[in-house]
Amino acid sequence: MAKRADVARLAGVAESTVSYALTGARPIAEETKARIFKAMADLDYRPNAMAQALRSGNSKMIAMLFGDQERGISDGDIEYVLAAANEARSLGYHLILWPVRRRAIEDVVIQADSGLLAGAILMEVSLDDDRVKLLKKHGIKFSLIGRTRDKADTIFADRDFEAATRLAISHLVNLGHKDLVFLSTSNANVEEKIGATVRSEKAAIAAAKELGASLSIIHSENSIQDGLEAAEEFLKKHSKCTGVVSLNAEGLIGFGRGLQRDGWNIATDVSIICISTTNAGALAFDPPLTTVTPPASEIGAAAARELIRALEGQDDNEPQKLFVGDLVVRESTGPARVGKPKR
Amino acid sequence: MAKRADVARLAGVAESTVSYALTGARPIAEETKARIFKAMADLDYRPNAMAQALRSGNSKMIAMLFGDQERGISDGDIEYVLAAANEARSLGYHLILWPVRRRAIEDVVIQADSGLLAGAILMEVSLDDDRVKLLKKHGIKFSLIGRTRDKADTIFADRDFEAATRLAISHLVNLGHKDLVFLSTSNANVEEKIGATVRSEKAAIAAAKELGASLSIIHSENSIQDGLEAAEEFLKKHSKCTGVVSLNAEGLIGFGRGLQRDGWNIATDVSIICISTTNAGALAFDPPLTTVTPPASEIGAAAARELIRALEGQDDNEPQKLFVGDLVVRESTGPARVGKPKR
DNA sequence: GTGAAAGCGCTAACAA
DNA sequence: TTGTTAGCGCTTTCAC
Repeated sequence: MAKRADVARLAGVAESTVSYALTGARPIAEETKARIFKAMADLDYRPNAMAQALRSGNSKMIAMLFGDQERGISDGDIEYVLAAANEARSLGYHLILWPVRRRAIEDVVIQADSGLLAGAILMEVSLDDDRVKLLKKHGIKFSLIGRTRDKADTIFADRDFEAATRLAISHLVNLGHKDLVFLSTSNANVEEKIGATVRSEKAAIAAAKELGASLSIIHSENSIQDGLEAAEEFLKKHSKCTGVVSLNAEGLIGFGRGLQRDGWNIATDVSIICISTTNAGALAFDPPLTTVTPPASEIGAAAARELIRALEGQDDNEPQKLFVGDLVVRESTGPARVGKPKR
Repeated sequence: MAKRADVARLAGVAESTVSYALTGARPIAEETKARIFKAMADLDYRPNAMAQALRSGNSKMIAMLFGDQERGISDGDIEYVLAAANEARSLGYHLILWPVRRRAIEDVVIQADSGLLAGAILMEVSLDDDRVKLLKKHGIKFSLIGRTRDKADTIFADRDFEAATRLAISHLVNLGHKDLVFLSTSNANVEEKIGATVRSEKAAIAAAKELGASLSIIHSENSIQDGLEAAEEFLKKHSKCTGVVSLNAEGLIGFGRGLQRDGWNIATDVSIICISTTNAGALAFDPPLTTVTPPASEIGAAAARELIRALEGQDDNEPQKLFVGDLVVRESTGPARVGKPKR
């Protein structure tokens, strides 16, 4: 592989002149520049990335810290990751996929100190995430997909759960629903609680109140089996409800199945809207789910973009950004039933 | 950040001695070694990865070339990727996630020439994949998840589709099924045909013949809607069949739904087994699907491991490896019905 | 407008 | 058993 010196020799200039021609950091005579680029083309020259990284102290590598089945891997996760990878690449950076258990973050610190990593993106952030504290302490630049309770000096891209939840609830209320259930995720592990749960629940309560609907919350782990159990709870205690908003995508599969097995017709007996499933997931549901779709690609891209901007010291940035997602009406919601479910 | 020279100074030795203490490439007096490690600990020293990469000519970076929604992103894909990332990390390498359209592979060649990439892993390999030819031509080391028709000098980890398909068919035959349908993926684009389709179809035909069952093939795009259409085709032309083997995970969702809407009971009227869905996907099906589960983690890990072995010039390797996957009997298969479906 | 040279941090050939 | 030194390929200060 040709190097700078080869190009310089062939073009009859100094090595540094080649560098300057490339960066444009100082004026070069047009004629010289042409000779240099000709030489580069002839030699099929590629700047050596590792030499640049060493010299500049910037590896242009970003670690995407991918939490290790704490909540299980959701099929939507890949969307965040791919979007971040794409955005990074289009800005000249590279995304290293880094599966890491919550407690194994020290590794990342070590690799950052070794100059391998320019920064990191964290997923599945809990409200008081120890990892965030650790990264801050070590001066490692990072951005979050999600956000912590304390937002000071933090770069993040997250869902606007308040707005998304309100959007879902008002969709149901507009259809005449007055008695609602919010199917939430588990609240077993309060310490590690993911912001999504806390924020959505609060927003659901507030929106229902404001819009004049009643709202009960059912907690369920993010699994089909637990969703089936949630359905039992619904049938026992909440069967006068006509509308369900779900934050729990996996659980909702079981939940819907539980109601259907009891003879309920989704849409006519009960309307269901989900704020946390992918479009593919919505279509796999029967009937196709009305959703407020998480804008995963936008969020992933923003997390990468804003981190990189910070790394490059740019200031035209918007380091804290929220995304709502669009209401997509499919077939699982309809006018509130009057009276008892047909079954 | 402390560097080699700092450690050397503190330990009172030459810089190279520190290097040798670290690599063990030459004997160092115990006492000297102790002093060196003490100094490293005191300084919280981390070797600089970029300097090592420049010096050694090995970036220890592997690109995972993630095909860009040609077939759509399947929720199983992340499993391959995570497993490869994990394996790479445990061998001291890093996996760069590289979303890339089939035609944009030239980028990868450029980045490999620039010393950024030590190698690459390709997914979604077609039987005569141009990308493979390009990488070979440029002398870029790679491994495949999947395999090309011409296997010479190629590192790959792939599914043993022949064995997996046979396993599925013999499961049905053992349950008394004689009339089978194979739900395949689309064969629209013959040029770019993915090995999975070709190999599974052939194997299905062979296994059915050998085991004394009849077998028809239904082609369908990998989507719910197309699966529904496949169900119509089944109801029209193949309704005497009692068993279905599917290579088409997404299509199967629609297919099953189509049969159920027509009143068929899965398991008693028709047995269904899928050889290409994740366990999560199998459980999301109603009833839970019997599967021959793709061993995605093993395949992803093997692809990374064997590539790295080749990069390091090791010879205790097994560069071409096939994985079958286990038969997991759930609730979608049962004894062949006698006579017409109950409905 | 251009060139010379030092140095990023590490490694390995050579020397002792 | 240990030290000296050149150099991986690039950037940037200093000099003209």
